[in-house]
Amino acid sequence: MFEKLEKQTLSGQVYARLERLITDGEWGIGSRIPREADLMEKLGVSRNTLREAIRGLVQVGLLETRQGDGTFVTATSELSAILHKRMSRSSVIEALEVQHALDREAAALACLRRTDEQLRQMEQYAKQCFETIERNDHEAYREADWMLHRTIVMASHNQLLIDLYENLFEKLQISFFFNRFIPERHSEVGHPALIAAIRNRDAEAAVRAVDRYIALFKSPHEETDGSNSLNLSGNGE
Amino acid sequence: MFEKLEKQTLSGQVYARLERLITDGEWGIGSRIPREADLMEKLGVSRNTLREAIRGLVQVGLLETRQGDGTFVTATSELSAILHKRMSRSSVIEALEVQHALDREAAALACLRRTDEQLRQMEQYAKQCFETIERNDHEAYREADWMLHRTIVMASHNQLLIDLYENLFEKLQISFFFNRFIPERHSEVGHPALIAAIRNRDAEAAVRAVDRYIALFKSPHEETDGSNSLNLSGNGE
DNA sequence: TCCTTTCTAAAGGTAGGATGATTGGTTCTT
DNA sequence: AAGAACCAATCATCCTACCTTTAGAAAGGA
Repeated sequence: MFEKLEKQTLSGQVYARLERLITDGEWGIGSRIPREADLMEKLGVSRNTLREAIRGLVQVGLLETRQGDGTFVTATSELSAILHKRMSRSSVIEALEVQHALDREAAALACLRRTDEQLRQMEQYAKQCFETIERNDHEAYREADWMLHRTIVMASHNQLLIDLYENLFEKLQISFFFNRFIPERHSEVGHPALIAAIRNRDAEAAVRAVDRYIALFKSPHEETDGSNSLNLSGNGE
Repeated sequence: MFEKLEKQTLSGQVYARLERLITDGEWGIGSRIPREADLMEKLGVSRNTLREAIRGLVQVGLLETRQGDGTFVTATSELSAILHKRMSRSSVIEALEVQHALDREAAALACLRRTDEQLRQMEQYAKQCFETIERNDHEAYREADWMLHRTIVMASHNQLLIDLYENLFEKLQISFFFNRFIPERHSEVGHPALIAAIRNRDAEAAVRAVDRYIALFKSPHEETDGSNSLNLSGNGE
């Protein structure tokens, strides 16, 4: 049949083009994009057209404009921006429960689909977790723990799950359990069992391990239901 | 300390105001919003300011402009629009796995937090499912089945989970298993066990029921991994 | 030298008008 | 009744002008 030949507005094309520059990483997070006049010239469009495109990117959450200063990149994908915005209205317990849901499915799927290389990575991150505890380096522990989770989710080979997981919990991880969690118990109980299950491709055991794992996190967060929202890392204001 | 006194750009204020009109339902989905000239006058802003706000709503996915015709409402929330856009790039199997994850957690949480009223609703929808099978009315079956799922998710009393679930799978449900699924087995095996578990507040049994439930759906969808995307119902073109 | 104040250039914000392009409906013709 | 031509409504683009805010430089005082 015939092509669809989408007719797109000029500002829409500019939007798409700028978006690609951001998602492809040409304009990194935090960087200031060229001033309006330069972009006008480079793209060959008028100021209004350009501004409409930029306004779209601002509302989607990829850019932030500061009058008198410039326009800055604040996120690399629409999904990230929107989910982050939504997460900031959630309570800790809500986020934990959703993370639990995804962790569990990811662990089960990882049993089916993991590669040996991914298993190797998991073992490495688990080892790092253990080591950072000995050093009592909470910062490094959280980083290693996050990477371990991330690897398991990646091993699910479900891109939708991966996108949701990373965009929902990436920024969360930074401030989540800060000074609230003693990882000693957890790392000894949770990680080895989980990894062993994934190694043996035993989905049931993996799910059980995740259940125990999350239960430990949940316990210190009482059900203050809704009122305590997450306080993600400051939005630069 | 002093208040933050958010300084917001004019077009940002207009954006927020129009967004409220949409999310509050004053402008229903599919309806045409007033023309630019009228909005300019009503809001007391210039054309550029108004257009930048509208462009933002377009990019977020709440509006759609058609030159020579007008501007129309296409969605009621940012989350809905973005997640729908993301879902359209997913395969059926990916979506099912994520739904499984959320279904399972929702069922477990529903055991803890359901109200009696919610349990009553579940039983009613389950009954409807059964009846629609007898009538061989697939359309009505899918509707009742969706409402049952939805009620269970609502009973989790986790607003983040609810938002994600509804926005990810609402539109999906319409065209999901169309002509692909024979609900006989499923309704007899899955629903009663699940509801009984929720009634008895037995989280483990509920999770097992969901596992069986989803397994039935998954079986006809082979792992054609990625290539077959979802084909959500047409975007009104 | 160091801190505070003041000034200025640069950047984005708002405004209004002019013109083009597209669409849907109406009217006219055959 | 069917098709073609027309017309009005609406959004798309571009232009120029001026305002507001900011960061940083410059000047001044301790």
